[in-house]
Amino acid sequence: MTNENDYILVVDDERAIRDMVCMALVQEDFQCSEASDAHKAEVLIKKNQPQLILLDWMMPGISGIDFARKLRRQPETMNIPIIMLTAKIEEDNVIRGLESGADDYLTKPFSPRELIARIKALLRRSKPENTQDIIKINNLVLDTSSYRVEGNGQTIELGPTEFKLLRFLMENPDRVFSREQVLNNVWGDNVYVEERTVDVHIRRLRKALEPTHHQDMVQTVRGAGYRLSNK
Amino acid sequence: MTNENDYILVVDDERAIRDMVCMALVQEDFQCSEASDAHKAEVLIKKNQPQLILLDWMMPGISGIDFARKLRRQPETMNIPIIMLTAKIEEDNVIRGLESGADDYLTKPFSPRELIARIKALLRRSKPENTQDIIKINNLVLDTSSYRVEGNGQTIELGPTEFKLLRFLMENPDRVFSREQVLNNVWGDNVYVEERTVDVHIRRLRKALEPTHHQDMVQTVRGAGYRLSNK
DNA sequence: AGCAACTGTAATATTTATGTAATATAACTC
DNA sequence: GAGTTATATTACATAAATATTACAGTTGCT
Repeated sequence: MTNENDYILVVDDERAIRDMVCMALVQEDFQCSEASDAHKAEVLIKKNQPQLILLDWMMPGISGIDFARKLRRQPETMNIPIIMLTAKIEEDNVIRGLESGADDYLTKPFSPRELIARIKALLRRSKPENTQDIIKINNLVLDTSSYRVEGNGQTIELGPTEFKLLRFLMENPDRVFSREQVLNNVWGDNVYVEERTVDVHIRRLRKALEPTHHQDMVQTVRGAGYRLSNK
Repeated sequence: MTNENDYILVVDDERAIRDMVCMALVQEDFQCSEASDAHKAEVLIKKNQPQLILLDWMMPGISGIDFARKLRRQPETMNIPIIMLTAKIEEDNVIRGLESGADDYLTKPFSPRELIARIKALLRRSKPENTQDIIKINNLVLDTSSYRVEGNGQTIELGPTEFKLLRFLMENPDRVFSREQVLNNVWGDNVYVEERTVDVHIRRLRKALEPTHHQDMVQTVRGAGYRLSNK
C-alpha cells in the first residue's frame, strides 16, 4: 500500500529536526511540508489541508501547545490529528498537552521507525471505514475488497498489474488515457518504465478477458491511448 | 449511536489516571468501573463481565502483564479485549506484551480522544463475536467461546495466533487483507513485528487445516495479501 | 529443573510477475 | 501500393513476491 495521498505538515523551529523527519516521511511515500513557526504553518494549512500535523512543543513565538489549542478551536482544522514532539515528558507538560488536544506524543530523540508507526496508527483511525465497492460494467464485475474479477459469473484470473490496470480503467470508463497517464495512475508517479510496457499489459489484460469475451471492451484509440467501454 | 451498553473496566493503581479515564468514558456514554489492583478487578469481572478492559502495565502486586495472561487463559475472559496502558515503550515491554495477549497499547500520556478512538475501534472489531459465537463456512466451524475449530466434524488443533488469525479471516470472509492489516487486526495496533511473519503463520494455519482439506480456503492474492474464501 | 508448545526472524527455495527488446501486423499517408 | 508510423504479439532474462524450513529464545506446565 502506498501513502502518496497523505500529506503531513511538520512544524518545528529546528531545521535539522524538520529535515530528518521529512526525509523519513518521504521515504515512506508521504507528502511532506515544513514550517518553522506557527504563522507559516497556518498559511500552509489554509492553502492545503494536511491529513496530520507534527508539532514541536517549544517554539519561539506561538508555542506548540497554544497552536494546537487554536487548531482545535477552528472547525476546519478541528479534526486534524496532531502529534506533539516534546523534548522530555514532565507531569506539567502532560496535563497541558492533554488539554491542548494533541492525539499523541513523541519524545525526542525518537527513531524514524517509531515516528512512522505512530503516524500510520493515527491515520488509520482518522480514516473512514473501508467501504466495499464493486464496479460493474456490462457483466464485468470487479470487486476491490476481494480482489476478484468476474465476467458473466465466471472468475477471471489477473496478475496484480492487470488488476490495477482494469480497476483504473473501470473507474474511468469511456475515457481515453495516454500511455503516460496510465503509467502515472497505475504504476505510480515516480516510477519510470517504458511507455511501450503499457501495450504489453493491455495485451495481457485482453488475453485474460478473452474467455468471457470481454476483450473488446479494452479499446485502442490510435494516436491517443486506451479506453474501456461497453460500446 | 450510543455506547451506553458497553461496560468498561479500568484497572490502574493511580487514582488520578482512573478518574481521568473514567471521566472521558462517561462523557462518551460508556459504563465504567474502576479497580485499583488485579484482585479487585477479578471480583468485578466475576460480578459483571466487561466488554473491554483498560489495564495498567505496572501495578503493585500482580502486574498488568501477568493479569492479562491469566485472563487469556480462562475461557470466560479469554475473548475480552484488553488495552494496555504503559508508561513508555521499551523493546522488552513490547515483546512481553505481545505474549501476554493484549489487543492494543496506549502509552502514557495519551489524549482522551485517542483513548476513545482506540476503544471504539476494538469494540467494533469484537462486536460480531458477541452476537455470534459460532462462525461456519464450508464445513469449517469456529467456536469463539470454546476456542475450538472443527472441519467436517473433526477437531483441528491450532495455536493461539493461528486461532486468532483464522477467526479474523472468518469474520471477514472473501475479503483481502494486506499483511499490515492482518498485523493490526490479529496482533494488535502499535506492535512492531515483521510483515513476513504473517506468511509464516499463514503457513502454520494452512498446515493445520490440511487434515480436513480446508487449506485451500486460505488464499494468497499476490501483490495484495491474503483472503479466506470457499471458492 | 526439564520438557513441550509457541513465537518471531532469518535463510533458502520456489513460484510468479515484470519490463524490454525483437518481430509481426495493422493503419495511415501520399 | 510503397513507405511510414503506431500498435500487437511473443519470448525471455531478471526481479519480486511468496512459501517453506530451521532455529533460537520464551513461556507454561508438571
